[in-house]
Amino acid sequence: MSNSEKSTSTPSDFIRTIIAEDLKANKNDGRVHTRFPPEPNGYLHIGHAKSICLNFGIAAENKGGICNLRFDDTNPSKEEVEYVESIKSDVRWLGFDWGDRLFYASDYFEQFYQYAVQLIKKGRAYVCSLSADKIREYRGTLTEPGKESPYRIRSIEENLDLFERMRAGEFEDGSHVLRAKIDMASGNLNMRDPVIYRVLRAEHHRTGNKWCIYPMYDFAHCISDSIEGITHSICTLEFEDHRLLYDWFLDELAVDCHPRQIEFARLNLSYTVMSKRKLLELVKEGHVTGWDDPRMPTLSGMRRCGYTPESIRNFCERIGVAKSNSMVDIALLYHCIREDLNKRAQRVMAVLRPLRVVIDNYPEDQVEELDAENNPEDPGMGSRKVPFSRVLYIEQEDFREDAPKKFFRLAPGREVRLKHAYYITCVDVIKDEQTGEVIELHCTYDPETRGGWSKDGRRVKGTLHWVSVAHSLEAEVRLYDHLFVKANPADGKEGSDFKSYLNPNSLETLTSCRVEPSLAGAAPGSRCQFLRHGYFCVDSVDSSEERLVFNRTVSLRDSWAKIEKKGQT
RNA sequence: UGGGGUGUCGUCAAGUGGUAAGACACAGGUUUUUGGUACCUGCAUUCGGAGGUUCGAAUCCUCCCACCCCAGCCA
Repeated sequence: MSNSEKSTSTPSDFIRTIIAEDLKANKNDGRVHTRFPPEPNGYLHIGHAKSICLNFGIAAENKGGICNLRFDDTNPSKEEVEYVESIKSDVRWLGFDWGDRLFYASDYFEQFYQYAVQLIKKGRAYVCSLSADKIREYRGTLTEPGKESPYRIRSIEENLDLFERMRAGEFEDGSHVLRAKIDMASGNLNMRDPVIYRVLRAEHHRTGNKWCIYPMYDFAHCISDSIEGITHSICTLEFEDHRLLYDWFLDELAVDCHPRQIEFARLNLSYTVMSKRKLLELVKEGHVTGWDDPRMPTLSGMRRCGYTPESIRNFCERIGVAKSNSMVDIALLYHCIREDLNKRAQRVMAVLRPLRVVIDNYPEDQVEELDAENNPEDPGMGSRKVPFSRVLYIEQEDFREDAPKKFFRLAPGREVRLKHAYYITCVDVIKDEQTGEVIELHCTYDPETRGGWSKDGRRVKGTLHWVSVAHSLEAEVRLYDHLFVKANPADGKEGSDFKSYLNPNSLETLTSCRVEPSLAGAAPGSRCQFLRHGYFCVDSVDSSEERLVFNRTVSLRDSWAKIEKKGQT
């Protein structure tokens, strides 16, 4: 393999290293089997994408490797079918395929029950009738050991009987729980007789009211992994001290597959939040329009914003996988989507804040169809025709009455190029008598520069985009910015709410934009580059034939803005 | 004197005893009909700190410091 190939292909990280070593040591009969196990209690976000890319990626990189999609649906009070459907479509959209391996922890409820009975019979689990408060009290603290429950000494027969009656629905919610009998003095709180079953009357989105007892995560997860023959159970850092319990259950139970749990650091992205709780709060309180608001870090939001699955996968690959808590700069995400769209997005001209320009020496009724390349990065994308006429719109910010030397755009007496069209020179400025606002420019064009080339070799520094007033289409354009003004909104001052850092300007809606006519009937979700502005996509919810609505995915890099900013300070 | 983890450039992150990869960001420059793209250059004498072992230490040892996670009948 050459160096260049090495740097672009298969990623390497501590998890892949572990798996390669296991393979080398001939563990698991050479199998590599992972799983992505979301709880269907919310929408997937880019943090999940990291996990999806890791689990499905590892499977794909290894010969015969497979990855399951498993819904961890053991808590019916928080889970809904709406979420399972969105999760399935998001994973598919990201570009991954679980084949026929779609599973639900709820499919194993009967098996979990039988394993629990097995534990009771071994004397390793008991029915505890302490209240939730008492259980907490008996658990001890981080620095003091806990106390044993008085119910810990119940006989196996009594436990078996009680547990069966729990399942039969003889007891109230919260009256009894099944607990593993481990060690109330363990320094690891997870080992202080953890609850493994609770009585809970709630309708489950798949099993309905068949059950009134539900297993807890620690009990259900390791068994689910084992049942599915998972070899490497990859999860996030906060489960590190659950690993002891994970292993304890599988060691105590008669199972023939004991997966290895490996933990990695979850993704944090600057200027946004990643916790489901916080995202739900933003949705519920109306700070965003929904889970698919283009400002949300959810996959549905990013999709609506115009992100490509490729760019997100590439991002996930670039951030790497490690164990240190970190905060990735959102600039890397922006780089990934620009890099992708630069190669594939068609260029079009759109004037966001129009300023009328009359070309005095251009014939009144004349219209020319000028050639415009669709993408300078890819000649294969061909070209299109753009109508040019006497009255045009250019961008307001492309004209300045008193322009500094470094301002390469239009100003009184200055000449610029109109992209794909002609050189024009500004000869007059019309202002509103009341406000003094510039409302129209008069220019002359040089007929010898058709297409934007001058025969005499004279050069202009600036090239502007434009549209023909008579031919352009009206459009609404939504400019999005960071949802938060603080890089880490969760890291506020004592007592401050993350929402106090919400960016009041995260959305700017422009309603009188004018776009070139080739955009008529643009398909919802389709992407393009508005020349000199950025990458945009047709909003999949609000855009229609009658009303074009575009979302800005990401702006172009803007070195002029930097120069200007520098000049101000 | 609870347990489990992590500390390498502004941000991620390689590195596993042989003399600090790469990416993003940032700063300069070249090309340019997008102030875009592409390309070039610069950007850690140093790896949380202090000792020690060694010809040689980010990598091994000792001590210290900082930060993260855990006391749901959530996952």
